[in-house]
Amino acid sequence: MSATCPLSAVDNPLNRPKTTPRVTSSQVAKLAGVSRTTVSFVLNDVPQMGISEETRERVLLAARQLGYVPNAAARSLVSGATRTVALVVPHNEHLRVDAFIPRMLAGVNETCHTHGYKVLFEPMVEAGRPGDFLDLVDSRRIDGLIVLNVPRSEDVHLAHLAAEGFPLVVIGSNLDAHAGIYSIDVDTRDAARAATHHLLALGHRRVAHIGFAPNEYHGVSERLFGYRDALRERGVELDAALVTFANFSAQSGYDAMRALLARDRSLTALFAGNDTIAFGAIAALREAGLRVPDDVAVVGYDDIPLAAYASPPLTTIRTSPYEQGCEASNLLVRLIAGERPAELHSTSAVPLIVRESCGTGRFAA
Amino acid sequence: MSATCPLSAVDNPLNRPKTTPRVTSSQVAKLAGVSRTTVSFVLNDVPQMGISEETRERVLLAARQLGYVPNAAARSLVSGATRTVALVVPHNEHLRVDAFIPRMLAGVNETCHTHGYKVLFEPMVEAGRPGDFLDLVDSRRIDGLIVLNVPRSEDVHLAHLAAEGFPLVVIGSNLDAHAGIYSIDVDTRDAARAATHHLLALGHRRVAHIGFAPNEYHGVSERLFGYRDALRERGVELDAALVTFANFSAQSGYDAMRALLARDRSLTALFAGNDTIAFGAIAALREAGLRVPDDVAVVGYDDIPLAAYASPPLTTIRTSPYEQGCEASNLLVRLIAGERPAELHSTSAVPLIVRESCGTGRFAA
DNA sequence: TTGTAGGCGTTATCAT
DNA sequence: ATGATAACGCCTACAA
Repeated sequence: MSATCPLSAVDNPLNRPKTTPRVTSSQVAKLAGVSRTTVSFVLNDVPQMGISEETRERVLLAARQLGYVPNAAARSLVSGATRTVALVVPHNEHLRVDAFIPRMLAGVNETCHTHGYKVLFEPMVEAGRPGDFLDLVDSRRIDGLIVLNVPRSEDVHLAHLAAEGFPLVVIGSNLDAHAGIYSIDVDTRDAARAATHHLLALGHRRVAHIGFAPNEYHGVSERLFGYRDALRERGVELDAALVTFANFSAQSGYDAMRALLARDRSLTALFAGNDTIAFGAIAALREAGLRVPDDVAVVGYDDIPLAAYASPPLTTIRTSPYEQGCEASNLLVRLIAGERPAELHSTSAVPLIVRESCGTGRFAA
Repeated sequence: MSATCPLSAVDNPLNRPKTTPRVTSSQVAKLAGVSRTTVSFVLNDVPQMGISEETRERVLLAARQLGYVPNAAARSLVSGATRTVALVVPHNEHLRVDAFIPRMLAGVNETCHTHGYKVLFEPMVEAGRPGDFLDLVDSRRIDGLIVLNVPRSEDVHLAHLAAEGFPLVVIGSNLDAHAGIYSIDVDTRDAARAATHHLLALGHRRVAHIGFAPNEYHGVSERLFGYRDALRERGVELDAALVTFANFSAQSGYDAMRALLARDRSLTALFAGNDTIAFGAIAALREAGLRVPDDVAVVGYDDIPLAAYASPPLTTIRTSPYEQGCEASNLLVRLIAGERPAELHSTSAVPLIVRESCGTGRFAA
């Protein structure tokens, strides 16, 4: 009631003041001179119920006059649906430092909203309790779930959900082991291979790689596999001193690059695990007196909106997270509607976008 | 039921298959051999109700065995609270192209979750209907609202909400006209003034400005005011040919810079409305054969995570959206709890972070 | 064509 | 200390 409220009261929902009363369907019924049933029928457009056009109009008018909006809780209590979905991501922090998740969220949000779904944005490890997001489904707060980059530890929970038939779409994880989980993915390994080959074809032999996160992440290990594939295919020996791991942010990319440089100044190219890290790495290179692309060629990953506007413009892999988010959402909406498409997994190829950060080749290695 | 479902069924919530049944409090009561009332008491830790320790244990055990989670809809139907808040932003697209909103969302999300609130991310103009987000409060889907960069057209709705006592916090808008709206803000005008002064002090006289959005945005006009303040204070005449407006993205900044250059090549400095636009502008400058900072000095706005890693590192205003999001959320949680702090408006100063994009001065204008 | 009544899963007010 | 019982607001057979 006042600023002197004890702070302990803040988180107790029972302490909240009675909110402004809202209009209920009974009031609409009364004003229109009909029963609640009739109100429900016309407002929900129930067909074949034989509501006279005149009654219809009267109800609609009454509802409009009163500014009636159905109570969502009541509605979902009886219908079992909430018209809400959740996008679960590994960690809230990623939203802050990298551009991948925001773009994916934008796609999910856009698509879900056009289908009438609200979206809840859920970090997976907020208070540290794993599987916490399951409460959302257990408490029936959501009709469906999109999960990005599942850590291995959550696999079993998701498999369980999917087995129950709960609408679930997973993005960017390899869950083949657990059949029955719908997934949207990108051929990461092949893209990483292409990125590395691009560097190799330009004449580079000392090609470094910075993982965008710890190697436990599926996307990180896949990139590493692709990197190795390319090296092997070109007969270039893998040098462990040339690979290291960062942690999403530009700062971590900067640090990783410095570590790499301290270890081995012979590198002439870098395949960065994501563009943000590439930015950090390029800053470290510049600081070390190395020019991009003249001294070191760099290819990134993701094609974030700023990649094309970097100095030099960044050659990178275009992962289109927005589109992935849209695709996942469209699939989710169908699952919620009860469809069960035959195709469980969708994997798309992602193109290499060549700009200027790799220069035109080095033939004097 | 199958992939052959007509697509028209997709968006009809009534078509959804019965979901997996969840356990209810009755089942817990039966297993524990008590009434639903008792279950409710122990699960909600209602004090002074005199539940024996033994009964308590039994109920808790039963609940755990059954994996009982209270139904959120039922709970909010009776309690009136949803433990959900919404963050409303002007347009979904902004999430995609600029780094400000994601960081703010991260702050809101972090803080709200620690207080037990889920957060709904709502674009304001999704399907084009203005004031759409009001349905969230009318249908009682949320307990509180944070609104970023309100367009003027929505002012009246928000004032109405606030007058009703609905928990509402506004960020980045000047709503003084409507007393009673809690707001978190930053001294944009003064920051813009400082940014421009920085350039002026370095000896620049032909200082351009690119608004980050159309001038209807509060933040855009405030920056423009600050820019003019500085010019006036230094006795530099405002040249309309040196100011233009972009639209959040780097691409729009690039386009704006090209337009500026086409109009007037005498400019030697740029104050960009946000960092993303600064990136685009710098790319355009480089493409035009102009070097930063040697030929043109640039100062940005926001201090996005990549600003420090740009080439050259960007001098900018640090707006700390994450922290703003946290602050707004903390305030909102208090409002939901019924507190009404005396302080309606909070305005903080935002510092200029000097890096290398302005060089060390130009004394031969 | 419209009204009655029961139920969705909780919480909360009573008695006991 | 516990258990009926009545809301909460809506949907939907079924009856009229």
